[in-house]
Amino acid sequence: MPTLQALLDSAHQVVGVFSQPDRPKGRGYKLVPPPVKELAESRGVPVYQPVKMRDGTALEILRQLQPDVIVVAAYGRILPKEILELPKLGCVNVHASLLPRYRGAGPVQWSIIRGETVTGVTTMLMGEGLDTGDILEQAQTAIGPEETAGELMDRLAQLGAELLLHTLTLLEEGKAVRTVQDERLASYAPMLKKSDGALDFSRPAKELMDQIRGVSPWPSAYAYLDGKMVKIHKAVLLPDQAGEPGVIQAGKRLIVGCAAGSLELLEVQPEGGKRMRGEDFLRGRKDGPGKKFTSCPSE
RNA sequence: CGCGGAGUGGAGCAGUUCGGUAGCUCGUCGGGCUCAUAACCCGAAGGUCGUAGGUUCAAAUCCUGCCUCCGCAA
Repeated sequence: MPTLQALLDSAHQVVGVFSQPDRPKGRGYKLVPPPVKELAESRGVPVYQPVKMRDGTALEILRQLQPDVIVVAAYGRILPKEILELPKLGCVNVHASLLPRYRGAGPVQWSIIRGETVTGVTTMLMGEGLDTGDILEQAQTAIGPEETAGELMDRLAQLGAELLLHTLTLLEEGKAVRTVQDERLASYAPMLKKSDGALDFSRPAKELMDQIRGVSPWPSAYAYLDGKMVKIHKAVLLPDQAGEPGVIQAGKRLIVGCAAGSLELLEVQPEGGKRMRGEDFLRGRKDGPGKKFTSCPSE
């Protein structure tokens, strides 16, 4: 989104936008157009939403558009070789990690889950593999100790958009420098699954904290209490407070023991309910303290 | 018509099965205790029980429509 916004606001001419097809979303399967489509249309840029990239129609459209360069950001599709070779300046991709680390669809989330303190964005020329192309430029940024994947993603999108404009300028002027990725440093960050949000309180508090931040706002961290799911949106680390793993400690605040230290759950969401503060969650449940959070509903 | 949960003073909940005086833990306000306090004690205010109908002597509770919020799934 910010990438497209930045391109539209820049001196570059956007001749066409490709987007994922409208998808059924939310309760009741309503068909919702991607936000990118709406933005592009509001600026009068033609939007194409091919179901398949390989059946030739996409290639035909691109031939007619004759782009100097193709920019890909968070598209989630593999482009066939013919398309990659079509524009004279190549296909540029913006990726939200410091490549070659964290290749794949979930770089921001996994950077946080793994406890990284620094990340960044990379612009690259797209090659055949997944995020394996030659690096053009990179920009770094620190990850805040409380920052969630959603927040970091917003920042990196902004950063990536700025970097992209700079990279495009270099390409136009022929000053771009290509750097081959060092395969020995490569790592892979797949898209998160629902189950990546499951909390195991027998693990160290610090790691759980990183996990909670990394899976926020999607798929969101969760655990089970009395067989019902409770989402954990926000927590704070209490490194010096010991407690039995998963057990709610006595007191007004919602504090749960972990392997090393404890976590205070600040913002939770019971099944069928709204988000609420941890204290409020406890208030309506007099028998709360002493109960145990588990990682599956039947324990 | 994809499946399911939930709407009760300002917050979180109980009460609904089996209709019969609106309850709990907090918060707020007032007073007290204390060197002092987010601690403790006493007291008070604050609710069309989401909404519109229906059944009934009597509905938060049973029946029907509607609104709103949320989870799953995608």
